[in-house]
Amino acid sequence: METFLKQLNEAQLAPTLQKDGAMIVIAGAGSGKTRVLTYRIAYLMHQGVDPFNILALTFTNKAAREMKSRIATIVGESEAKNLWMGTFHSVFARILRYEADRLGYPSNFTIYDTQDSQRLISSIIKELKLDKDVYKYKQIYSRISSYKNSLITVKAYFQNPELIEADAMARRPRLGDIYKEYVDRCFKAGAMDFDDLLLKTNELLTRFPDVLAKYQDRFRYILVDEYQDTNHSQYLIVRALSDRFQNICVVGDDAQSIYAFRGANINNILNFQRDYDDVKVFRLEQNYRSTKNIVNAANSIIDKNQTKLDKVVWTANEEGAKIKVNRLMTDGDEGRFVASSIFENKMQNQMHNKDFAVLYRTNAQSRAIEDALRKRDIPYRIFGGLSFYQRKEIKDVLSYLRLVINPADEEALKRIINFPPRGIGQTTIDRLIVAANGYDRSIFEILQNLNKVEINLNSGTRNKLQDFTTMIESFQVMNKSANAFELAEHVTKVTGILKEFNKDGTPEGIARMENIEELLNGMKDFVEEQKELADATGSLTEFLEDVALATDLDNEKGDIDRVSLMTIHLAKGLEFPYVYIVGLEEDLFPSAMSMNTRSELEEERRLFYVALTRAEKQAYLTYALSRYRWGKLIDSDPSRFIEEIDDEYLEILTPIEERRFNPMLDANIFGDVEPNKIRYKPAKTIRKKTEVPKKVINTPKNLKPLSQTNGNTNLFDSKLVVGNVVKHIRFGKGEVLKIEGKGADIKAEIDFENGGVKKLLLRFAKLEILS
DNA sequence: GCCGCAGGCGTTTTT
DNA sequence: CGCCTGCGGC
Repeated sequence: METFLKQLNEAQLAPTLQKDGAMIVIAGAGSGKTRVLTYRIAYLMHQGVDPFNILALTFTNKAAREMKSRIATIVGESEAKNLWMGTFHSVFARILRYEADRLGYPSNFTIYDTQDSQRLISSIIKELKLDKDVYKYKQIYSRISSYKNSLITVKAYFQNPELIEADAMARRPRLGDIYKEYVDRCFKAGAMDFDDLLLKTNELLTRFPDVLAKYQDRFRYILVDEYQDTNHSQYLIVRALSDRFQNICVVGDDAQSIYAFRGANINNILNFQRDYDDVKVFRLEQNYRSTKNIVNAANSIIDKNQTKLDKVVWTANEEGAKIKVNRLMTDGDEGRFVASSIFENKMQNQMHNKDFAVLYRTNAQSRAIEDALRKRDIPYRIFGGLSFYQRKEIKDVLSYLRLVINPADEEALKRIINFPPRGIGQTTIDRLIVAANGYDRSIFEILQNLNKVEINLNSGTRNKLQDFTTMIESFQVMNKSANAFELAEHVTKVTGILKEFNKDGTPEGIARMENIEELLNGMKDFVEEQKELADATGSLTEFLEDVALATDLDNEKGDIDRVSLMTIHLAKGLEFPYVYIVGLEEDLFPSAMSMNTRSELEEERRLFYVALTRAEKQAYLTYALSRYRWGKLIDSDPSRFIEEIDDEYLEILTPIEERRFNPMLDANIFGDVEPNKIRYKPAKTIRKKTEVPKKVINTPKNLKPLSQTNGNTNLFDSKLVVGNVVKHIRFGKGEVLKIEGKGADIKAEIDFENGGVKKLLLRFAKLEILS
């Protein structure tokens, strides 16, 4: 143990050795907080604390696994395996299964994912005959979700006139009714959504003092990672559980709070000292991850935020290279730039693919990057987006399995009762739902008692329903003796799912078959692993739970040498030598949806901070002047975040290669200018349009508009004539070119009318020449 | 009840 | 652009 502790610096050692009481570790990016958590747990055990009494809540299950295995190397495998570690959702799902009967739930309850929940809400809106344009299911879902995260139950909702009023004002007076029906239907289906896993845990701990006492006694030492991202529901759970022993250690960084949209409350970390007596505060401010340049640049960004804790992150690392900023014409160019840059860095610096990450604000941005990487044969891996388990064919197979475990599972049943097609249509399903609601039973119970209930169905339909019911029942019988893999394999054959995807022979169908095979392989591995675990119970249930709560990161096979593509949110906690942050454009990053209030914008800024601090050696920032969105080319301005970094940390580049037109290089008609000496600077006047008065002038002699490019209103081609030289150049709208030194100073914007160039506006583009 | 097609709408971010 | 929904012909 002692030798391990030597790996910690003084600041890290203090919280590690603090055994009892409430403590908060405010840990800057890259300051080794995972290391502190790991060693602190190991140290607790070394001091004689039983691992059964330690609960550690992490942000991903992968983080929990990694920490656990590191602890195992210190204290030994057999000890470490008794630790309770995992995400809030997975730890409390497990507890809820033990205690389910208290809440009237079956212990094998289903976990509805977002899609299941949204489909159910959508169906309820239809059943209540509400206008789907007013009651948009996604909005209703997020509303209900935020109620649950604030512990506003249906009952609490109806007792709160302000909430009812607010929804009525928003022209959605029936929201409470939808909420109530949704909750009832989930309960009847034996299903919990993601938010329920926290809400019901709270209910469990509040309603049953003996249960609370049991878990308080059990979890004598509680550690929470990424505390800045806990929501109110999670906060209350932690408070309740830690109330007796008050041995609570939370670790977090307010500067990295990026989950307000799902209810994370930054005040949880800002107010921690008020919540417990005699709180010890520790700060980890030395960054071990990044170069001075990156750390300082990141600091200069976060300085712009008003809401923050007092903390100065610094590093003893080398100065490092400046952050490279590059402007591209289109998102396609951006992808090509990233791909060539990765290629060159690999060559020049002997790096591996896995040393690179491309980070973006929205999942949709991955496509352009993927295309470029594929063309260059650079292997990559995408995290997030549509995960494997959310794919249609996978969810179909899983739905059969869910139904076997929990026949009340309404969403699973509706998904597969007629897939593959077996002649059971929407009308029949609607009638079944009506009957189920009428008898207050699940749909499957109605199916099992078709002849005893009043329902209008012809004999042909009855037979089809009977066949379906018998088939599911036969799976249930098989489940008693077969393992998860054997059952799943049987199901895919008997139901005809495999055939269904095989029959058309399209590449798409084949891909889906392969996905199902991959799922089966995964289940086989799972079964094998389960055999080795002593405490493994009903394996199919556990498999389905893993699947429901798995994040993409959890499934990472670490040894594969690939470039990582992911959203910035997913990148939290990770680090890479080279990081490309792409799409730095106004309305994209910061997102157009997040610029209404200062606090929203500050969260975007923290997100940018998170992105930049992922980089160890080198960061790249890129943006495109126009980008495909919804199938249309939309023009964009550089993100304000680029300007917010102090200039001294930046190196402004020209595009490297694969360009079609490069105004900066093409503008080198003034002669004698080395391309790499031409610098681009985003001008602040771009957004502050009032600063520069708009003045219409005649087309300057030396800048003659040529033509508009294929209906693309964001780029235009021009002929630039200087002296005897004629050059074709392509401008982006609103572009500012700065070539320093003497020479022409041209500011121009082209105004299009009826597909042609009407006039030049003296304002936007600026050409200067480097001396 | 099934299938194909037109049209509409949407993108923050995730457990 | 791509997914989902709704509608109409079979």
